[in-house]
Amino acid sequence: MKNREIATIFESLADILEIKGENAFRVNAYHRVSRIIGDLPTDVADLVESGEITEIAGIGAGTAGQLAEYLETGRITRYEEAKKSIPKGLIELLSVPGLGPKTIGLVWNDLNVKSLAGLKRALRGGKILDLPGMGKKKVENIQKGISAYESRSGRLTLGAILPTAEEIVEYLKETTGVSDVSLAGSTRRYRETIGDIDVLAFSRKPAAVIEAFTGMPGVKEVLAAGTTKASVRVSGAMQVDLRVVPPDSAGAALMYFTGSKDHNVRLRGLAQEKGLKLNEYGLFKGDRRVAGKTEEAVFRRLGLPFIPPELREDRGEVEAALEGELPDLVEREDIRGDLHVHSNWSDGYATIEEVARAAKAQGHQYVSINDHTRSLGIAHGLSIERIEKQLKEIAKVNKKIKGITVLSGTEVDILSDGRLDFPDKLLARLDVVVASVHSGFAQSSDRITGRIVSAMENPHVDIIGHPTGRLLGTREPYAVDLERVMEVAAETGTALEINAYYERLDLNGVNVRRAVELGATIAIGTDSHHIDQLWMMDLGVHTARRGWLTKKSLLNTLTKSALLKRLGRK
DNA sequence: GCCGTTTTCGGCCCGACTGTTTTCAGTCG
Repeated sequence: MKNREIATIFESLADILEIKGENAFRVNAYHRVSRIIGDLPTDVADLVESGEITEIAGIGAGTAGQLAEYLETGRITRYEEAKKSIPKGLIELLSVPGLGPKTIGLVWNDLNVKSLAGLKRALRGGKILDLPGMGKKKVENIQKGISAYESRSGRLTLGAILPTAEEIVEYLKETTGVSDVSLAGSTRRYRETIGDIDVLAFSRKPAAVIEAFTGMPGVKEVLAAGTTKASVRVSGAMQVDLRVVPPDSAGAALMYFTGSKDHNVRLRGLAQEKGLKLNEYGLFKGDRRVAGKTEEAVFRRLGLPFIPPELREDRGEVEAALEGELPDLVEREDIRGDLHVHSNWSDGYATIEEVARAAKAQGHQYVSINDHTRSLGIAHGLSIERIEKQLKEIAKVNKKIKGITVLSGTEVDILSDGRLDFPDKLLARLDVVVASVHSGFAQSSDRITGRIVSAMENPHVDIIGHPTGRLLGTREPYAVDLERVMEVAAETGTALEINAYYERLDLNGVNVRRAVELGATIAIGTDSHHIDQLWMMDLGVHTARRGWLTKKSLLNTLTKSALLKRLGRK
């Protein structure tokens, strides 16, 4: 599947055209094309071949032609020509905070700057000060931007920053004159990675809030501070943006600040069609505000039901809302158990009894123990003898602790030749069999897909664990043909996992949605190795919601007896 | 470049902050 590589090409093309000062709307159109193709769960080649590609809003005849050219020849003439017209090193400069296409174009044309190194030389030489519109402060800002760019860690995982984000919210709530504080941006949409933390405060005394915010403990640098918004950098190079609006505008501001940007553009377009104007202060007809206090009111006035934040990615949610076809999303309260937890019998830290008590505290009715199997020596994988002992221990814990059931399970290794690490006879006796790939990551797509498919064809395998194997920011997915896996999952009645561990979130939302479209069922497991990780069920549920998941497609919403019946039926 | 029960041409979301400007351009989200 070439979706990612094609998306990258259109992104570069947009960047090049932007630096060259092309029409901003055309640049935007290319950015949009890049995002759409990067998000596609299906192979773009199939859509081009069938001609369906132009049915997607934002992709027209021009793009379709370029896609066809790429699939046929491996190149896009428009891109090749654009690439030749500009030094390669300039594109990187767009990632320097504070440096935009206009400035880059200026230093390129007037000072012959061709790269980051060239820009640094120009800064040292002082020549840059002679450029029009360039002053001492601007030069300083560019220098700061370069340092920030060179030291930045990129996007961080949602699970890693949520605790910090929630601390900041709690801190600001204590400020006098603040009626409420909310997280916004990609954090509120529960994107798996976060570029910066967006915080929204409601107050009629913004100055006091800005002051409290910029003076917060942990603030390393104040990037900007105005009368209603401010940006700071906290430890770990993480940027936090605060916006303060009056309580009357809370709903409109939440919408504006939650995004996504593309979703907002759609809503504003919709407002425009109705002769209205939408901004962060409200929905306006002329100078009169017709909605703004709550998100529900703004949506209603636009003729829409409430769209949950997880759906606000411009992936068809506005259209679905207009048609009255938004899904009834699964909620945390619908979850009755965790279907993938490790104990200290393999590489976890808690005893089975501790897991049971902690899972009960999470409100679960059942929790499944899925330790590793013998071939995974590094994780103390269980031998057949040890899992026999573990089954006895689980029975003992179930007798001892009331109000929760510990299900017996395993995370059985899918060996590099496709066999499973435990014999069928043993698997048949376990309640919840998760099968996962932990080796042979570099295998060809055919081989690795074949392994997973043969695991799904085993009647005792209930769930495929972390189906793509990706680790956010550190490991790319293996070359699995997900579409095929989803189809076989549907055929065989094998569930696909949302591994809710914060560095995995695998499947992600886009893939969950596609899997369910193809008829597959989903199971959420936290893959906890410590009882302090069981909370990540929240991340799993929000990921499910990002995948438009309803209650009926999720195993974890079944009662214990319904679950066991369902798993036994395969 | 995309799009159209107001349009196949002429639109395309909107505002805050900063710095270099005497009224605005660039950047960002």
